[in-house]
Amino acid sequence: MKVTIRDVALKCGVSVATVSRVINNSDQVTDETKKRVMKVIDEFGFIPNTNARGLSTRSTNTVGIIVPNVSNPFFGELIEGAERAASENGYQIIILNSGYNTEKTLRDIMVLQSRDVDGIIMSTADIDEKTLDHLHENEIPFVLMGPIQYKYPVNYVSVDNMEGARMAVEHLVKLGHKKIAYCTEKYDNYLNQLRYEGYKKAFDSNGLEIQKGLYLEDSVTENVKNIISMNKEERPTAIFAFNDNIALSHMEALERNGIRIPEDMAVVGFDNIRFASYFSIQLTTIDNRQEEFGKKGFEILLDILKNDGTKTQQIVTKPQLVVRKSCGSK
Amino acid sequence: MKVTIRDVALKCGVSVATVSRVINNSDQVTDETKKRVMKVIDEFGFIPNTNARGLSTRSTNTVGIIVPNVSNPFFGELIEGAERAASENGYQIIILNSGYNTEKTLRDIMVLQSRDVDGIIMSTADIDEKTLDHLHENEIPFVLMGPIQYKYPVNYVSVDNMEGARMAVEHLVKLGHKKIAYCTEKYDNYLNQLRYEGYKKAFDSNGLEIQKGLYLEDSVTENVKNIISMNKEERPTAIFAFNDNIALSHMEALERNGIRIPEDMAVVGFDNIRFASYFSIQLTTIDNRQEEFGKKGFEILLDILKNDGTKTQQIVTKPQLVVRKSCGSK
DNA sequence: CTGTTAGCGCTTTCAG
DNA sequence: CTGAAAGCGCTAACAG
Repeated sequence: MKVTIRDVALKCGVSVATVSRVINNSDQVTDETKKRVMKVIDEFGFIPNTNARGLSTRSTNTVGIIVPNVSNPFFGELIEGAERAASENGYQIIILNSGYNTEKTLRDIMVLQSRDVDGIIMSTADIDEKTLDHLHENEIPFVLMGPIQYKYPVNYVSVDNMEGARMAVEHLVKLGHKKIAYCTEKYDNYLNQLRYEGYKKAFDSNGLEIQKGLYLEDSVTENVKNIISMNKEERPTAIFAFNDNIALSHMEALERNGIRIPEDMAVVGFDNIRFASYFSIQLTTIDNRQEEFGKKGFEILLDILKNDGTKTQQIVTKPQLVVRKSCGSK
Repeated sequence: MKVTIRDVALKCGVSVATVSRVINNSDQVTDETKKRVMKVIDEFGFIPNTNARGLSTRSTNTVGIIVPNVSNPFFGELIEGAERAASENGYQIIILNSGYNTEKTLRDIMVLQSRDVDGIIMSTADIDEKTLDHLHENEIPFVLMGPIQYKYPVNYVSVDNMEGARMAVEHLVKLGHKKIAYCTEKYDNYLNQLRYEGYKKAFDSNGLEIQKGLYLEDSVTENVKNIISMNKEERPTAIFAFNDNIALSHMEALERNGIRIPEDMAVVGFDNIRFASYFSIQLTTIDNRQEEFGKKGFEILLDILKNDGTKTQQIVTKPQLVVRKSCGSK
């Protein structure tokens, strides 16, 4: 049977209160009794029950983290960063997989609430107004990974997406490209909006016009079919992809159709996922360090928790262009 | 303030017991009162507290899952499978990242214990005798993902690693290779042992001798340096890698050194991670479906939980060879 | 069908 | 410095 605080109290001939004090490192216990209690705790292999503890303290030293897809390394890194930071601060994390489903996300939040988590870290990818409202109404401390628009200010950490996209496209322009496609996959969200803004900015600031028909938001297959069907005049010489995953699939499909990268088509992505640096891929991209963001996100949350954080924090980091071979430079 | 079962009881003019019955779907409540209570629950946005519930039922409907590295998609898939199966059965999972550290793994188990999880699913990669003993002594229901040797029988699900390795190497032999290196990275564990056995078996059954100096267990850089330094006589014409990750890094390092794949060197991996199928990689490998295993693992655990599972279950699936281009066949 | 009551394991006043 | 006792939110007999 499981050993409880009462068991060790009995064995030691002290009260449960005293045992509680020693496991909580209270200094109002004689070193002598402390030692005696510790010995029994060890001997019994006693592990204080976090749930019971949480019930009485209303704090579980646990934060929840919700991501759309754990098996996507992009989010894996986010989790890793958050987990490490949490662990270093004596916090544990509960990870939930929302599957890019806003309904599931809301349910996940409730699950987390029902477990008395102290706060929540979540990706912006699967969140909507309703969820935000719920968070707000229930006064749940949370921080978002990614940019967001909401009627109230919200804590978040994110790379400057617009600027990142601008830099990526600017890089292509500097290499002489004028017909640059924007490839995405039905991401009708704020993030896509921001990156598209950056894309446009690069054109504007270089006195260039965006050519018609180069905003491609179909499936990869469709997009590539589309590109191939264009004649030399229309066909883009470069692609800026919404993210690395999309860049990679386009590269794959293009090469299958005999279009060489970077000779026939320059490609730039966004995120700098690990595989982007793989030798036969060498994708030029914008760094978007999720691991660091996970860490930062937890730190903000911790700050809120400790200091009744009234002021919201919004951290936007400067993007970094990582030049590799897929854009043909160097 | 948070709303509790008492709040809704008061509001409804019923006892907490009745509310409890309603949220637990007991059929000993009039439809009428049930409806009335439900309405208030909704109105108040009442979410039953899982921890408190667990405290009194001694069951949290939660299972823990411990993997070495969440940001590795291999484990990500495992988690995904387990999470889905759990979720379908009304269970939640707590994911812990052990970082390939057996000490941390043991601590993680205690964390899970302190949270009253009903059982644990864990990867075999970061587990040792001491941990197994702890699990056993504390009578924690658990199932392992991967093969294991232990003094008592243990629940696990795994692909047949020996047979998988044998098939992989056999495939190379059939393609005419006689000098086949076994590349690994200081994995002095049971898993490596099994796969190495399979490697040997393939040689034996084909009446071939294993050449000396082809068991490479250094870093990738060292291994490749080693290979390059060999003269034509000694140099292997093919590599069987302990897993896909190792296969990929070797491929990368080899190509950097001007050795073409598969022309100059055939490569076969193990695991069939998602990226193995990527067009410019096309790694021949052994399928090792983690997602399915995660699901299966949860099901076994559930069976144990529901049926006081006295008999241990060991599921070993038949491996499948996935032929792509890296071995030069077809 | 419903209410009362005694815990689940732990923390936290309040006394002493 | 230590103990007794109330209570965290919920469930589960036991009565009625």
